[in-house]
Amino acid sequence: MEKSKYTDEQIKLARYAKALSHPVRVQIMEILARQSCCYSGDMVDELPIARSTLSQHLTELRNAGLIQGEFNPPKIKYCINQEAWKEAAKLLTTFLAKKTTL
Amino acid sequence: MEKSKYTDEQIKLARYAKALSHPVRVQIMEILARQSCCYSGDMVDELPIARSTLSQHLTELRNAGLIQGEFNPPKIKYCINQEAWKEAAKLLTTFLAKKTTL
DNA sequence: AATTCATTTCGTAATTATACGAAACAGAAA
DNA sequence: TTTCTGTTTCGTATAATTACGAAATGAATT
Repeated sequence: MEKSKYTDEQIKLARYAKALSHPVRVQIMEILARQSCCYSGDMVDELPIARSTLSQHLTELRNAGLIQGEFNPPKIKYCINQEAWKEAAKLLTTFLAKKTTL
Repeated sequence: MEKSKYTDEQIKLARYAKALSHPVRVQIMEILARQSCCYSGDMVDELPIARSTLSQHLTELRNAGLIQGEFNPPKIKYCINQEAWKEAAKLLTTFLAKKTTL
C-alpha cells in the first residue's frame, strides 16, 4: 500500500493526547474542571512545581487549545475552553471505543 | 494548601496519553484495532516512517502496555493488549467526561 | 515617579523524543 | 553451514520537553 501522511483527526487526537501527557497537566485540568476557573497563583499552591514551570505548562495547554486565560489585573484567570474540551472528549472517546474484532 | 505529588490515576492517565501523543502511534493503534493483529512489516507499508523508526514507536506502545508482540519466526505479530486498552479507555473517558460547573 | 503584585520570559541545564541508515540478530530454509 | 527474511539495536544527529531561579513585564496603587 502507498505511504500516507496523517489525517487531520489523527493529528488533532495526538495533539490533545500530548497536552495530557504530563501528570501535572492532568492535575491542572482537574483543578479547572472542579472549580470552573482559577488563578495561576492559586493553582501553584496545590502543585509540586515552581511558578515559572507552571507558566510553561499553562502555555502548552493554551497552545493545544484546551484552556484560555482572561487578563484580570494583576491576575490572570484561567478557564477550560469548552469547545476544545468537548472536541477532545469526542475524538478520544470515539477512538478508545474502537474494539478489535477478536 | 500543601504541595502534593501525583496520584496513581494521574500518572497512569498521563502515561496512556503520552503513548497516543504522536500521530503515527495513533495510526498504529487504528491499524491494530481494525484487523486485530498485524505484522510489523505489513504495517510499515502504510506508514510514512522507516522500519527502524517504527520499531521505536512499537517499543513505546509496548512500554505503555497498550500492545504486545508474539514472536512468530521470522515475523512478529503485534496485537492490542485488551486489558490495558480497556483501562486506558476507562481512565481517559471518565476524565474527559468531567464538566466544569459553568 | 516609584512601588507593589501576579505572572511571564530569559538563561540555562539535563533529559527525552524523533528520525534515519547501517549493522546485528534470530530462526527457517537451502 | 551458509543464506535468506523480518525485525531490532546501534550510532548518530537534531529538536523538543521539563525544570529552576533571576530578571523583566504590565497594570494598578501609592
